[in-house]
Amino acid sequence: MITYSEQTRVLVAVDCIIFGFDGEQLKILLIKRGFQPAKDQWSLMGGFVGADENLYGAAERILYQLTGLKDLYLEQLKAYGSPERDPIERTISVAYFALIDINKYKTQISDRYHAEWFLINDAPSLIFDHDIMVEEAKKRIRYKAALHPILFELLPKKFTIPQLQNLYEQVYNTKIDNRNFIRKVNSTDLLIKLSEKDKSSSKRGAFYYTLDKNKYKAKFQSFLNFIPNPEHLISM
Amino acid sequence: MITYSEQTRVLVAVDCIIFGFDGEQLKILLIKRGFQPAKDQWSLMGGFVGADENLYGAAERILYQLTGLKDLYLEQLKAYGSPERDPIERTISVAYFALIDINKYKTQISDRYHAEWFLINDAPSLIFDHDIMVEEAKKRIRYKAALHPILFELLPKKFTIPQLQNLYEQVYNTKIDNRNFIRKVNSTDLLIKLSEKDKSSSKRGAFYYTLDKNKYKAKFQSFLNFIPNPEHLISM
DNA sequence: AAAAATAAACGTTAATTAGACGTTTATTAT
DNA sequence: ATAATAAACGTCTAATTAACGTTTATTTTT
Repeated sequence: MITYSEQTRVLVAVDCIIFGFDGEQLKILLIKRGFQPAKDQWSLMGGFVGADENLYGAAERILYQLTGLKDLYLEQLKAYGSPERDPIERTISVAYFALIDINKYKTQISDRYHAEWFLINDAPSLIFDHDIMVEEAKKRIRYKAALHPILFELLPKKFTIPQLQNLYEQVYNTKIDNRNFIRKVNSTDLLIKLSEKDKSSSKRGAFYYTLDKNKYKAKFQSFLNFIPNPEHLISM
Repeated sequence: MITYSEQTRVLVAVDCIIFGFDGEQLKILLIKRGFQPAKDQWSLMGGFVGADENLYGAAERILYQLTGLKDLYLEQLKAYGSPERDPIERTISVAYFALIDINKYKTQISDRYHAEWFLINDAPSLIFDHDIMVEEAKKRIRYKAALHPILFELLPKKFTIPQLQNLYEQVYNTKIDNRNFIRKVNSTDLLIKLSEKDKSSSKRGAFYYTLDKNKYKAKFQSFLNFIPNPEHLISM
């Protein structure tokens, strides 16, 4: 019988970088740890991979435990495995990032985790290498969103073009020309215009739109261009 | 003292998808396993992560053990963690892909590994989930090479534009218009023209070029466009 | 020694796209 | 009524792209 008897086994965890948008601000969901190690410090939501779980499944479970939500946009970012990253015991962490519409999120699913949304530019510093994970996740999202329509995953069912533009402006930390932006968005043909208007943020009101799910899926891999010169904006 | 006593530990390995180019053909380096499990079958080169190694370091070591080469282009692809992926015992594998100039490679560094280069489209099927890793690595390279000059990592110090074009044609499995290709390559300003010509593949001969390392590093993150409509070619 | 063959390298053009910027419109507040 | 304002639509120029044509350097053939 063959075994790998010589080898050391290590812990494997999944950590989730959870981005959310409430229609106005881009945020990240962090937990104040009610447990050891690093009790009372802020960290990403995470957990060990169960014996019968694959990595994606573990990420889904962890996300569900915190948010009560399923079928979220969830993508593997990277595996982190520096030997000293967890001071208690060597742990490999596979980081996933998730994009969610904050309105779908109901607060305080479990009181094992005290979770809080933070503005993306005003979050506390985190344990272990979690700050690095967040930075790399931000870069990944900026990179990917420059080419593919992932940011729609952050928006509610119906949303306005100014809201969408605001989201892009926050992700890239830049001002976008609204006349060109509207034109580009419309030219993708991904949106369906509704008759209803959102009057909350202007006198004239802005029409609501909804994502055409089929076209979204079909065109997801195509290269978009909502952001001029994205390469200059990705790594900031 | 805090411990993670409840948790199961698992094996963590690194597997390398090694792409090479000999000036004419795009290849992948595989090993015929001289050891258990799956002895005598083809697989990617891999190994367990050592107690004091980080993941990237383990990948470098594994690559060095097989090829004798250091400082190669090496990038994490993804972590694979399906519970049944290794039938002997649960093992998380972190896959890395490497790009190397085959001319640098000296055969048979160690006889623990019988390694062989295979044409990218004519490789044997591999153990475990290694075929999936190779497919995903190919996609990743097609995606990345459409935007960034990574394919230069596969070329020798001096190379001709027809060679470069041939490499792109193999990666994307498509014919490229040579007049547009030359112009695009020149417009990047990444290459330095040498006075010497390669006469081996045409009567007229093609000038050798060499990569301007500084410009390469500086412009690596910019978006290139050597390939028209890459999105149609990435996932084939 | 001239002619043919051929890949390499350079050039042209038309269509499309991108980005800068101007104008109109619907609505509310004054 | 008028002013104010964000939303939405429009225009123009420059840059980029891709399709396609031409010349050139060299070797092989005659």
